[in-house]
Amino acid sequence: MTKATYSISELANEFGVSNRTIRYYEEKGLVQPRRVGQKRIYSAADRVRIKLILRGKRIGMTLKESVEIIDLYDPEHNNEEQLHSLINSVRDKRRRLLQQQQDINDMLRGLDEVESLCQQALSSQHLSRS
DNA sequence: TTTCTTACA
DNA sequence: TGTAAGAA
Repeated sequence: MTKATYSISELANEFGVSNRTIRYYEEKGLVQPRRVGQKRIYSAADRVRIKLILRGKRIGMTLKESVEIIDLYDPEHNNEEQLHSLINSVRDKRRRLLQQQQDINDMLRGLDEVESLCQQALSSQHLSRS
């Protein structure tokens, strides 16, 4: 049931971004949809790339960082040497993401603390008022 | 109607 | 990124 191709508007609507944004990503070389005349025709693979780009953006990655991750997916490199460096890249990226995850959890705990203190403050105010 | 390019805010 | 203009 997965569609084979998409128009720029279909993808823009699906991901909640403008057509302009998708064309911009192409300008940056993040996607290369095939053309039929001037019309851009996006493949399922293009759709996935855009999805990953947007996901990266959501967690604060720059377009460049997203490209790095996306490039890890396609086996463009095949000799043993490149595969080794690819593995290292993957591991390195994993470390950074885990670090981010750690930092996010820590910040979340901090927020819990602040909220808790606020709740306590409100409670005592209500008590002294009544 | 939809998409394209280009250019400017 | 949004938006506008003119073309296809």
